[in-house]
Amino acid sequence: MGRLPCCDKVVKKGPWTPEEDIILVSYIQEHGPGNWRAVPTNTGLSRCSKSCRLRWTNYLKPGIKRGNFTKQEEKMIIHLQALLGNRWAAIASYLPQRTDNDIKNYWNTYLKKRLEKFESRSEGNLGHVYNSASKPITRGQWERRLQTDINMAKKALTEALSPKKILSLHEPNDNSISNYDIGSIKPTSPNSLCYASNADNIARLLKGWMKNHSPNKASSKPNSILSTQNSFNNLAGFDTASSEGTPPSGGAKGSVELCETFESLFGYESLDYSSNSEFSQSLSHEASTVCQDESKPGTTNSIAEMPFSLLEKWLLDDTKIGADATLL
DNA sequence: AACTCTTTCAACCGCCCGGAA
DNA sequence: CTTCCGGGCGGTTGAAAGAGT
Repeated sequence: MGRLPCCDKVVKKGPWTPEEDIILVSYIQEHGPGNWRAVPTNTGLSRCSKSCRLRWTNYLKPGIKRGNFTKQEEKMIIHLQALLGNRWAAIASYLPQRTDNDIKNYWNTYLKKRLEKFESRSEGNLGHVYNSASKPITRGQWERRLQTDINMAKKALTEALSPKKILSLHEPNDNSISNYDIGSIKPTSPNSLCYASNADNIARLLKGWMKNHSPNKASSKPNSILSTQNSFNNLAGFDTASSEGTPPSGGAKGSVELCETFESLFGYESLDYSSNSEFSQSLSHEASTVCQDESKPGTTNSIAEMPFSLLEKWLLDDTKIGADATLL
């Protein structure tokens, strides 16, 4: 049985124009996201509902940060990818300002290649720890690992719930891109000027669009556009610019050698999730979701509250765990 | 300046899942 | 219980821009 197309009418494909963006944003401002099926009909956009949703979630939604991944974000992506595999949505949930698509692109275009280079250089001795790029962790592996490490997770839960730990997790930090030095690595993309938010994105689009459009044309959607102008201001309330923190040095104590090698590759120090408030805030929520989803009924979701230093250690002990898993 | 190769990333495609009917 | 539908996800594509010659 073939699946019906998500939209019955002929839909436009390809890049979104500023006009379309404005219409979509304006509509969502008014009605809120959701009921995507109705969006093309109600807005008159010749786009399929999926396309509208995607455009909103990946580009127009407030608070989205684009380009210029920070050191901290990069570390998180690498670790989470190793932990979760190519589950970009889950990974993105740890980086609230990033979309799964953005992370996926960043991984595929840059991090993966970098890791592959690293692997080939290390000839499988160290590189295999992070080789999930070529061999993503399967769901079964993930579950086995979860069970294998359940005791550690329980212990970690206790630790994580201690007030002292929680306080330390929420300490602000300074993470400027200027500190970002991954050897010869260039910024994510030549044209990925760090868009602070979607408001900026749209503002840029608008700027160019206004140049090329007469007022008459612009006024063909008077209400939408006027209200959108105001909407942008509201949307711009999300000030996401340069708010990331630089991780203080420190990080995991275990697997020092591995970390050092890895760090030398990426030019930064071992991951210290305790310094990342965003991460720590989202960790309990999302990790519990992930773990509830992924773990078998008998397992606990204690990992949800696990301090990431432990997860990291666990991750870095992959060799051992991998060997354990094969025995199961 | 012109051409080719490489890289980036926005967007599409198809599958899957959960909820409603 | 089954079917349908909307939404979400991950893999992939291809246009555009940059880099190299």
